[in-house]
Amino acid sequence: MQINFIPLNYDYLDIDGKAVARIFGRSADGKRVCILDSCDSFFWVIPKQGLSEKEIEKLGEKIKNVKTESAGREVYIERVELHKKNFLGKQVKALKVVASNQKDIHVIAEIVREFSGVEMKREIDIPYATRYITEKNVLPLTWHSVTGEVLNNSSEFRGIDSILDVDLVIKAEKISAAEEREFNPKVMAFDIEADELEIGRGNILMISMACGKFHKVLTWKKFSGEDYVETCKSEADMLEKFCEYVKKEKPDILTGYFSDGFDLPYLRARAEKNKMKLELGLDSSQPIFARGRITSAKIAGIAHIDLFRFIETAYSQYLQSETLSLDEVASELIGERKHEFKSHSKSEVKAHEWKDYFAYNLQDSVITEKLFHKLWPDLLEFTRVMQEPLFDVSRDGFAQHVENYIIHNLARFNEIAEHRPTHEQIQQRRARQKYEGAFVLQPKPSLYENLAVFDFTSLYPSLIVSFNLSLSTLLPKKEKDSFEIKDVEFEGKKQNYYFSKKPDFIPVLIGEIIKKRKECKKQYKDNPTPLLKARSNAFKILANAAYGYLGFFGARYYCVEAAASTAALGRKFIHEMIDKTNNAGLSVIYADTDGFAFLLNGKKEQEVLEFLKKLNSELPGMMELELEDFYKRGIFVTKRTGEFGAKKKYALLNKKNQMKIRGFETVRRDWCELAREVQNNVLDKILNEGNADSSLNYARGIINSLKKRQVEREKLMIRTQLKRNIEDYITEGPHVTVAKKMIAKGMPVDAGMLIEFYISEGKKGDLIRERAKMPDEPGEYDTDYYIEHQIIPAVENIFAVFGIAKEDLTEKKQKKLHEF
DNA sequence: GGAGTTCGCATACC
DNA sequence: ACAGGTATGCGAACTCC
Repeated sequence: MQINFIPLNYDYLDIDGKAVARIFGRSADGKRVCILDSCDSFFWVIPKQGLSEKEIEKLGEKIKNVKTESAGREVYIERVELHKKNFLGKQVKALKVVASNQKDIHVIAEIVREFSGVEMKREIDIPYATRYITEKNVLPLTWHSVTGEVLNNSSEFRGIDSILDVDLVIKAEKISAAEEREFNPKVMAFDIEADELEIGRGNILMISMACGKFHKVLTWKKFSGEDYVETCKSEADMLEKFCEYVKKEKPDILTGYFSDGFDLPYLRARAEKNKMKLELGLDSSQPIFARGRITSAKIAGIAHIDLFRFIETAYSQYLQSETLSLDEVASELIGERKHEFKSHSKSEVKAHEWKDYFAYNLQDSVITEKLFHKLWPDLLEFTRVMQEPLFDVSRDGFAQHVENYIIHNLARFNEIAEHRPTHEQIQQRRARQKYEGAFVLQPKPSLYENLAVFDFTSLYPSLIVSFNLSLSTLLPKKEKDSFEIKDVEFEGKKQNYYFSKKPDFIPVLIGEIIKKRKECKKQYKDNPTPLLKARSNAFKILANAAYGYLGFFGARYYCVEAAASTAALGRKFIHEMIDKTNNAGLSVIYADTDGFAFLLNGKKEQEVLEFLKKLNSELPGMMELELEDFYKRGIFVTKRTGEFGAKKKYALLNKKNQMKIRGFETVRRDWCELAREVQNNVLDKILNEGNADSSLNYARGIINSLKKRQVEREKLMIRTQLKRNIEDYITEGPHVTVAKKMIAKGMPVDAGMLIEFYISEGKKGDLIRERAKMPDEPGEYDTDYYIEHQIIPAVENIFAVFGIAKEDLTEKKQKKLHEF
């Protein structure tokens, strides 16, 4: 039989001592399919340098004869092959050791390690799914043609095909790439409501599901009146029905929002309490909770995607939302909000409130499903680019993405993968001193007119490519015809580092990533599809994270020397651009890392563009400078302490009258709304009007209305994130005190929460934290605190640019303008 | 016990 | 612990007299 098939989920089973890969997915005609296949389980042994071919062959023989037992299985070596491979810039002879079983690779490697003549073992830490994908080229979310035998209760696989809830189980004979076509997965979103937030402590009151037209809320509370609500006999019955509906709807993907951390653990806990099983897997298995920094819930055959995890890592940097709550994120991305539901207590929901509660619960699933479809192009393209299973890609961080991309492309370079750092290596790396990073030019505080900003496109990645910076190209000492990176500040002294000019895999791969991104952007211009945008975005993230990866303690290809050299070259190039710009009669007023702002000094925009062309013609390799924008006005202020200009704090106004505000309190979520609003309006007026006249009156008006308590309390709430557990704080700031109060009141408080509070009046000498109150706590806000600690700090430095002092803001009598 | 300084912490920029 | 370093500025905690 031959079918076209798209892989979604990968796992493997141990059948009669052999690993069998299970690839779940859809066929082109919409059937749910499981492909059974296998690939070699192996690792590499790199013999000691200087061993003759004969001695290596002898070592191979010795390895071939390894036999032992593990977990009741016979462990043996299937075969040993000698290959010519590359490893970190060197050609090596390596032994490919094919093991009887994936699970025994570690056991065998431990034995082999002791053999004389063994220099190192590698790739024992490649997961089976990764190995299968690279070996067989069966790429996730990419269409394939599969030829094989349809299994029907086959004894060969101990009948596993008969227990799988799929339309077809195929034992693969041949799998090859097929023509690309559209794929729209069937997605079910779900959400639970419980009467206690602590996992497992309370009851699950209801479970909602949304899957296309299928909308359902399950509950065991007696209720009638809404078609979509189904009343179950008990909590246990509800859990069972949930599994049944998942089975009936046959989704490819089950999605939730924070479902790794809340919904699925809660479901598991309640299932345990009710002494029943949560049989969601296509083999009727329960979700498996993989322990990592954050636990991930995996369901056999169905891709469980926690959208919160994906948004947190891959998407949050592009969002305006100040929290990553479902409500805020959905509102920004799909323009829909959650329903409101506020009950005094979830354990005492009043009779007339249930209807709203069910509607609220359903809406959460409905918007989660919509959010999923909005993010699907990114999930799809990220998966295709990184080549890891969707489940993993949706949870991986930047470093993992980079590493996955590298590992899935090593075969082209005939390269053996470096191992993950050991615990000791990680500790050492973490303990190292910081190296010197980017250059930031201190601006002179002032209001400027007619500016432009130039930026390097992908500065760091293009430096890594242009100067071949990586672990495998780093030279122990100077060689002729190598790249010399001078004066790299690291460990307290200036050092020189040398990198080979022979291109090797990491810089080559990063070069490809930059090129591919450019191609995507170009294609997108002609044909703006969400998929092209998402693909371009995947390459952008890879390029941006590549530099951070070099200096990341958990990286296989960790290389501080390369990271520090990248930053040093970045400094060199931005300095060169600044000098050339100043020498051309333009005045650079500010710079940060890879871009700088300068005054036109009467020059025409056309002249500036020509100057840009000239700069570009003088840049080496793939380095490129571009115009970010022209600006009518820009303001730079002093630091709160001292006379010097503050870095990373400025506001610009372009020709379309759009403001670009960086670093100011306006863009910081830990300042109250009033302070942010006032500062934003002051900046707006100043940039548009070119002077501070009207904004001064405006600011004074606000201070006066605050004095008269005409400002509603809501605008004075300060929000600060609780970044850790209460007991881990050394010093107790106001938000920690408020969090303690909340705990005392029995409110749910977790690390990661935004704590909201206001500052109330108090006795003289009271600490601020002693006056911090929860939003609904009775009290009067302290007008002095808000004037002196919120409003004035937000605008003082801006007015200082115009010679207006703090006293001029608070004086009761307004001065006439000419007095300034 | 008050003034000045350092430190811890949150958040931003690139 | 889960990409890097650079930077501001608050409020608490410390130092010093």
